[in-house]
Amino acid sequence: MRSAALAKQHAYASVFAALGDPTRLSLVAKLCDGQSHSISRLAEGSVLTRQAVTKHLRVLENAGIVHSVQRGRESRFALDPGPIDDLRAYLDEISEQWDHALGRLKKFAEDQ
Amino acid sequence: MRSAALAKQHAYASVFAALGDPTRLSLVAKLCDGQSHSISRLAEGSVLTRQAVTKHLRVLENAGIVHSVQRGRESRFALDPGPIDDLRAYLDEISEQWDHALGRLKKFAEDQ
DNA sequence: TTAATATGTAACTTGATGGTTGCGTATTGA
DNA sequence: TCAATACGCAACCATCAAGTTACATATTAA
Repeated sequence: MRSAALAKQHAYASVFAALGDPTRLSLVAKLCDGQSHSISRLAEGSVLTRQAVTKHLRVLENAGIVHSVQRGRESRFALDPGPIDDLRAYLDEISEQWDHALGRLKKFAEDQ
Repeated sequence: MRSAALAKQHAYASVFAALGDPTRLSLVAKLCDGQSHSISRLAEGSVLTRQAVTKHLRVLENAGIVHSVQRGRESRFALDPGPIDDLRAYLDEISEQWDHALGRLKKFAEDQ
């Protein structure tokens, strides 16, 4: 495989990994309202401590899925849709390859 | 949040997590040809040992992304596109929510 | 000014992950 | 029959991830 494709896979893998946790998925769901929310706001109602939620937010931030802005004493997080759109495109690519492969296999079988 | 939605999030999270590793992503890419491949075949050319590759395949299998069939002395793995299609739908849902939220925010701003 | 709020930082525990080596077993092909 | 191939299983190790508690700091509001 080309090294560009390898690098892409690493990038995608980190985004997948960031989404691979129920807590973080629910954080993403909460941030889907397009607004920015403080950590306390995002942690309220959770079983976890504020610090644990903060760690999850940092994971999402490192993957580029969210970003934070300081606002007074609170730091507000908001969604960055870019990486998620990239994932959608990547999964579409996989599905496409799969469909084409199945098509070829079907045609091959018919030709026998 | 409803408990059904919670269960969905756990299921999606495990699939995301399974894809959250470069080695496993490249395994998925190899299996996109619609064929089934033996472990040795999938491990050849890899830096990792066969046993390590096997572990990754089991992770993918537990997430429902691949399945294995015994064939003589080899066990062949093939892709199961279902979970990946589910992820696509889930990401589409997120993007849709995001777009709608932005639309509402824009309208709200214009109304001021 | 002072109490309450919001957050950051650090140390620590626990358990999962990713990898290895070593060895045993089944299957295949010459 | 016998060597080569393909695999499974178990033990082991190192590292990372997820969570906690404890405490320090900055901001706000009364």
